[in-house]
Amino acid sequence: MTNREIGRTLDRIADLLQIKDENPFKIAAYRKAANSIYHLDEDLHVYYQHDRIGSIPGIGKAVKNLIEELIEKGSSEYYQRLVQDIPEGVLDFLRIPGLGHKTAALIYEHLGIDNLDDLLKAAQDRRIRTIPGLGSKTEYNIKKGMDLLQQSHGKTTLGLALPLAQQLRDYLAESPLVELISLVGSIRRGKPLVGDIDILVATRNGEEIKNLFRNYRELQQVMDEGPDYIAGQLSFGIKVEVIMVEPPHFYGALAWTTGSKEFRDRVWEGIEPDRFANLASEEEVFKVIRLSFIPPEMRENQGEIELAQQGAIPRLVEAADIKGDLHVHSDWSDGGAKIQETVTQARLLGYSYVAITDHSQSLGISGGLNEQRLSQQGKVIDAINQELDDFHVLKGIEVDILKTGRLDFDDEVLEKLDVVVASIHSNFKLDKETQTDRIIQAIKSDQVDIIGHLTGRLLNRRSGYELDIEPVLQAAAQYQVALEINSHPDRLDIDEHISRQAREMGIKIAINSDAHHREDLKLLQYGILTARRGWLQPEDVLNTMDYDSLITYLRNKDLR
DNA sequence: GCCGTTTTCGGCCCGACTGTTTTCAGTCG
Repeated sequence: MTNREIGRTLDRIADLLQIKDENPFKIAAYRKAANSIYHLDEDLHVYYQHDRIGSIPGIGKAVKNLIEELIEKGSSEYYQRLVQDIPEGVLDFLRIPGLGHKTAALIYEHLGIDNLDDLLKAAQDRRIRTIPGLGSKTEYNIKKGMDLLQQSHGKTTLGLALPLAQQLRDYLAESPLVELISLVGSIRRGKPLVGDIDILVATRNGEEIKNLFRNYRELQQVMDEGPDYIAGQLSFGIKVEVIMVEPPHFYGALAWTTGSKEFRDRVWEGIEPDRFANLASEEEVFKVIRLSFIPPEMRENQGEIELAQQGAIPRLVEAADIKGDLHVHSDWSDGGAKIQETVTQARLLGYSYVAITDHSQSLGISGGLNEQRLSQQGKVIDAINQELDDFHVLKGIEVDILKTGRLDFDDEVLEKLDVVVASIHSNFKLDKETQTDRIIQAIKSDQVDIIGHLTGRLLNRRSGYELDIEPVLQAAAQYQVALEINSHPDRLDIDEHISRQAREMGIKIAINSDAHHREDLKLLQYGILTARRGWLQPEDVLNTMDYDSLITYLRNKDLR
């Protein structure tokens, strides 16, 4: 079992306990343990071998035993006992926004429903409102929520799929029979939601590769196979297909299988496949079709083919361009890492600066900082900066945009900070006009440098709030406020479309991790993929600036 | 169920909004 699967089992135990209305602190304990495991930087099996599971914060004797049982047997007796009371299908109810544990329990108890299909039927048949305490709004909410689930049906976030894909690729790559290998399809293009994982292998022995695949530890089942492919399912129900080609055809197939269907249809029309044999790189494939090289993330037929015909493909931003991270939480609010740990990690990533941007006071649950704590934190940051000569910690805040559009701190407080990220964390359901005005007000506030996760969307969970993007972008352009690409793979907000539009309007973009743990700084890779899908170049991105330029930029709003 | 620089037992748990109500329970960040 992977860390992720073990963490998910603990989360599901917490959900089951919550549906059973157990002690909330016990539930919180399971959630905390799950969270610790998600943010571990090493395989739990390694902890197990060294008997160190008990040393993980939030994991005591009971959870330690449970994890050991999961590692040894692949299942847990306690979990099995819980699902005898509450069928696992009831947990799916929780994926509907606004439907929580209490409501799930009510529906199961009164109607005996234990799967989403029957739940939808019951909502359509107006049977939900027969349950005391539930009404027509809940029925409407279920129908709407099911719509959302069905829209993204079968698709997985890149954050879940990419690590699994890379693991499988690396496993196959170890075989001497694999001459060349690459991820292809939507996952190589960096799409935020992917239907499946596609891997292309160059080999002269397809049968052996299939055997290798069948023996993969994380493979749950083989679904389908043919002479030159094999498909199966990994954990979390993620589908995977391994496509095999003879080595001379690898690069032709690589280019063919990477682009979207629309891209393929246009670029490959009427070209004989034989022309791509024996090429030495993907660049050569593009030479054959008389286009300059198009980065995988752009291959969507959205104008890039025309650019390639003119030799005008932009130089997209890449990881090496990034000089720092401008949205990072610490243990001063809801983050798990000390500022010093974040600094160490940021230096490992080759950054020269990082901004500590904890939550502001009104976000109580996240331990938001009041003015006094913020100033204390500033002193700690000063002390850390004293010790560093080639790295800078910026003083920042992720200030809440209140319901009225005002910020959670007065100007005098924000003025003293190096960087101000302003974000919405409450009142998601305001009407479009009010919500739009609210954000524009924050943009105009004179203190804000970056708007964080602009639309509030959570992939596969929640659409963004009602928002009129056009006037927001106009205001951002006019007042020279940057927009964030929040790199968390559940957000990737703003998305590639808004990014591209913003770039065309001259708005700067900050690619931020919004890290809440040390390891989360690495999530920036997903934001970079989104930026590339939005055609962003290094000069469009705020945090490609070196420290001196950045500070000059931040301190002189009128020079922007 | 976890944890301990007041504690090995007794805390841990904020606040706003929404829906279903008629004064409150559930959800969520």
